[in-house]
Amino acid sequence: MAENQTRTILHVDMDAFYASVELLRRPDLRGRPVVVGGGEGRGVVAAASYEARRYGIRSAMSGAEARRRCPDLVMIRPDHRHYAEVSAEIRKVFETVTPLVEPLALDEAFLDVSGALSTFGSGRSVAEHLRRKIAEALSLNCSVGVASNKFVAKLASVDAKPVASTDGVRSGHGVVVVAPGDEADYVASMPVGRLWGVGPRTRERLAAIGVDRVEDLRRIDQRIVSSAIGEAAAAHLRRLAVGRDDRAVIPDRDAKSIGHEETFGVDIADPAALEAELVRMVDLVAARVRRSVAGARTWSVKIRFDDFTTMSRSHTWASPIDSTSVALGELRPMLSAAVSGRRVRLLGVAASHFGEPVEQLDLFAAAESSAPDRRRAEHAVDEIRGRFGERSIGRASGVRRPSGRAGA
DNA sequence: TCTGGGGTCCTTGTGCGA
DNA sequence: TCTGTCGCACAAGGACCC
Repeated sequence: MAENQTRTILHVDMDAFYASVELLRRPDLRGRPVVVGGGEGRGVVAAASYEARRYGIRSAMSGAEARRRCPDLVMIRPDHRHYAEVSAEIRKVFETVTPLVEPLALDEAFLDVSGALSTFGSGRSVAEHLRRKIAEALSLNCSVGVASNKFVAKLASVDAKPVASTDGVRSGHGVVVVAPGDEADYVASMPVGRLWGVGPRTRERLAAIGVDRVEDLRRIDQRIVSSAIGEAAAAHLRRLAVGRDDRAVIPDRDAKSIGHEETFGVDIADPAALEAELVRMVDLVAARVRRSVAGARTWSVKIRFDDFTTMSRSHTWASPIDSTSVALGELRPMLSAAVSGRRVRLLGVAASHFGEPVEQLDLFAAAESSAPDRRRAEHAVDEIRGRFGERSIGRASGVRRPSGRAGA
């Protein structure tokens, strides 16, 4: 297909995915307000069924607030492994239509179906076919946006969704198509908050310069927008404001970072306890790095204090590393210097800038074992975890008394 | 006892070598 | 030799997405 020819992009978004998957396992809960997550401690809602949304419950709302709004709410502990399995089944259905599938999350994906039009006739036909197939195979509903680019297809899928209000749940269109050439008109009257990349902060800054709707964004002097939100963001919004988006659908995009973070059920002030958590998390991330990307040059630690201020510290090696003890050698002193006695609410570890590790000189572990010995030991631990589960084995220094972590 | 977790991308400031 | 500047990499923080 020629470079400038119009493409047909689908954005498929599963309706209340986690909650719907759980309702398949628990049909007795059908018709009741159900959320996934938010269950204990400091957890928030990961997904809400449409019945729960009638009470104004939304994802990212704290569990306590959700319970306040609906005392009869059923809260289910998330089971991401299961959702990933269902998501893989959905992807198989997508791939019966096109190999150009770019997953955005477990519950949504972009599909470039330009090559399938000769078989199906139109983007709408492809969308309706997929909705039918997913419903037949998995008993799940989805909403689909069809357009000439990703951004407009995504907006259209939102407009295709069911709507929940206190009066009840109104079923959605299922499929919304924006014809080529209609993109600019389609987005014109929308609030700027619907543009990709405009969150609460940017919306506030745009409101301060008199921009509330997309059409305002078109009219205003672009230098004013640039000074309010920065050059790159302004250029990005300028394109979106006329419904333009040149990004291609890219299947199997490589991950750029691997991380793990946890909010503790109770803030931690004890340095030894905090260090034990660091060891456990670095161990966990390093194992994932070894499994999926070989090594990472940059390792960072993220700390959120009890007053919700957040700090990060990182170190970049000249070549990628994959060893827990080498990473800990840098991150441990960084953490203790950064915390210096304050109460910590959340701790996170992330690795990025991936590549193949070279043999590492491990000064910190030198006293106990040589670098090749240590690497063999770490790979052996990975193997045991692969067979018996993540919690089957760990470092003695990563063990501390039960912490009562925040529920998801 | 309001505010998760896993990510990506951008901005700003700084240090360094050419 | 000194100074300015440019490009690049890195560090830290912030905003955003689902």
